[in-house]
Amino acid sequence: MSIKDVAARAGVSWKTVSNVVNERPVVRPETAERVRGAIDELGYVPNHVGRDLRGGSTRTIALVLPELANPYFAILAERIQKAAGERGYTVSVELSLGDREVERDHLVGRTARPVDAVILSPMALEPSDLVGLSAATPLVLLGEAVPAGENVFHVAIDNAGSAVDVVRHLVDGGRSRPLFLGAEEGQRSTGAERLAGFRAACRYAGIELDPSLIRRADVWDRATGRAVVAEAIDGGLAFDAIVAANDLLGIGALAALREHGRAVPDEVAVVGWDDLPESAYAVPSLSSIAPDLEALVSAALDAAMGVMPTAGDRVGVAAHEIVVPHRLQVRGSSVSAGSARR
Amino acid sequence: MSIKDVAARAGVSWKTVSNVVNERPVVRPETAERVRGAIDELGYVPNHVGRDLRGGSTRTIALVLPELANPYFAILAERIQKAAGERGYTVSVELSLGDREVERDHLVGRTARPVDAVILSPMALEPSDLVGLSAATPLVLLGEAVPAGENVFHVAIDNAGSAVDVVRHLVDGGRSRPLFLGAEEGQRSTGAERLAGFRAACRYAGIELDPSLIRRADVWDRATGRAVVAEAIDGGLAFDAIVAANDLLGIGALAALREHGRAVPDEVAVVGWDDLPESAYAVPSLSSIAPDLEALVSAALDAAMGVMPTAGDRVGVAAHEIVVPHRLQVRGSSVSAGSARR
DNA sequence: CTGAAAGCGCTTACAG
DNA sequence: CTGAAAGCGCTTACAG
Repeated sequence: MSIKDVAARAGVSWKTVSNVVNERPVVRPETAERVRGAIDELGYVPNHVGRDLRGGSTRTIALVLPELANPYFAILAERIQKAAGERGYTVSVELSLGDREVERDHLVGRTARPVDAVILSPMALEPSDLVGLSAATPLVLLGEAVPAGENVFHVAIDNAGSAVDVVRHLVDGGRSRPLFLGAEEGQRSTGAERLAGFRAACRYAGIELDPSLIRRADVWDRATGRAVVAEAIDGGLAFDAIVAANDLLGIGALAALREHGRAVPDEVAVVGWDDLPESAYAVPSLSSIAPDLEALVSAALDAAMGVMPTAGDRVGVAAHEIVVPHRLQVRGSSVSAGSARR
Repeated sequence: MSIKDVAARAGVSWKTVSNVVNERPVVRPETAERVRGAIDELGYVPNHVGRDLRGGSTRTIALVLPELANPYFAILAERIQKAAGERGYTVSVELSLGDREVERDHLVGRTARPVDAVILSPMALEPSDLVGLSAATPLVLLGEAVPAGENVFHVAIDNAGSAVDVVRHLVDGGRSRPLFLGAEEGQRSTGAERLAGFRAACRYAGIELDPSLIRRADVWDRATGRAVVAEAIDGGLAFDAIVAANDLLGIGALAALREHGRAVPDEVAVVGWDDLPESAYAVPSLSSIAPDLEALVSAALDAAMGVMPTAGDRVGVAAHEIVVPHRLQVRGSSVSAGSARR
């Protein structure tokens, strides 16, 4: 079942079928109609492999994510795939599983099948992998800031700024000893930026940060959040709030606090990032920084498809930095039921 | 950068490069070594599009799922992708978003790019879509049973049997008015099979089932679970247990019970299916039927790759039915803290 | 507006 | 063991 069968059926050359399929306005309407009829009758679907091999646009975008077990990535994948589909694009979801080599291969387009663009959420990349990077095909980095070059974009919320919002909310609620859960080394990783905003806001608020209040988390999942907080409590550390670098860590923190008899939010407030659906069902429900996913998805796709994003973009020296809005979704984990506070 | 560049570099014909890449044992070891050297130096990655077009194996499997927002599917996708990668296969994750047409296209291979096999978790398929189905390429149906034909496989847990396990557990705990949440019409859908097992076990236990205890859920998510249970409570319905057709519904049920002041598990026990990671963090933690995901993944891949699954398979009249083990993970939502009952 | 030719990168027979 | 040819389905120039 190929373009030739359709051509034979419609009584035209296969080139004409190609023109109809690609909606090129060079075919006489009645001919086009006849061709479309033949396509329907035969149930013909154009074989993209032919196009792909020929070169030119594949209408496919690779989406490279560390994992899908974190619902944030799963939901992101679903929304990007849906939005891309509406624009006539196919998304190929690739899992890096935190393998630097895999991420690097996608970064430089060393892959077995061609794509028009790559949207990559880095996890294991080293800064050196990004130095002097300039892509033949659009490359959109999510989450990690990058001193990027030609054709390289960066789409994310203002991580440091959102951390400031979290600290302000906690300070407004009377908290004075916040623990940061999910600290990361490095300059530009998500964890490092959230921590930097946290530190700055604490300093502004006159909070002195005991180094033991800054805790790393090897993996940003529920079990690690629970273990790190349990360890902090068992170690006798005093704190009245937890700023968790993502909601999964925050949900783990809630479990540890519950198991150790610490009342949330009365004794300890908890706030996370991502605003996962399950966070609204946590007990107590988890306050969280909610990225504007719709804006994030459309900015990433605009950049990937070569449409310069207009609203809210900030073009840096060499890189295209797109900052997506966020808001703090306040829930029961950071505000007492009786309180009427924002 | 193509096979020809590598051939030139290594001083052999490109056919020889192809033989090395495909590990055909017809190349002299020293020649192969030289070719591999050239491949590394040039950073050559074989272009799969050439292979795909040529016909023969693509080493790619399409995984068609309704969505990724349900963590069960997200985790399944991740595990299938990981396991397939270890076997040298690529997985292409496609979202049907509950669109019958999309599911049907994949069912009959009417897609833009060829794959070696399709693993499909149906959501919107009608029974008539499956009648007389026989696939040119292996087709693995997950979740829905199917009266299938040549090259069509079915991999799932024993849905009815697992529902019996749930009811037995509840009856052992002294429950006598269980509500079923997530009832479905039809003969062979997941919801229908779980409901059938539920009904049978209740009858065996001498429990009379008021029809109002059988509740539908249009979508199997948290919000719907919450809404349906809230409605049941508001309607004055009496029940002492909820059998939720999946964990998301169960988590929604827990929220509704909490909001209505019903103690879990003392007044109402709750059990779900899927054993999501978040279920262990629910409050109280949610009891659930845990499918053996490792067995499910490897059975699905075996079938997709044309390896006849051996362990635990049951070959039906025309169809290949593979039944995967499950177990009931008992947690706080169905057993009082003090109780030592299984 | 339509037709005939060339070529994308690869693999599969077929010769040597 | 290695080489030269054909062809997978499509699109891109190039003629008519």
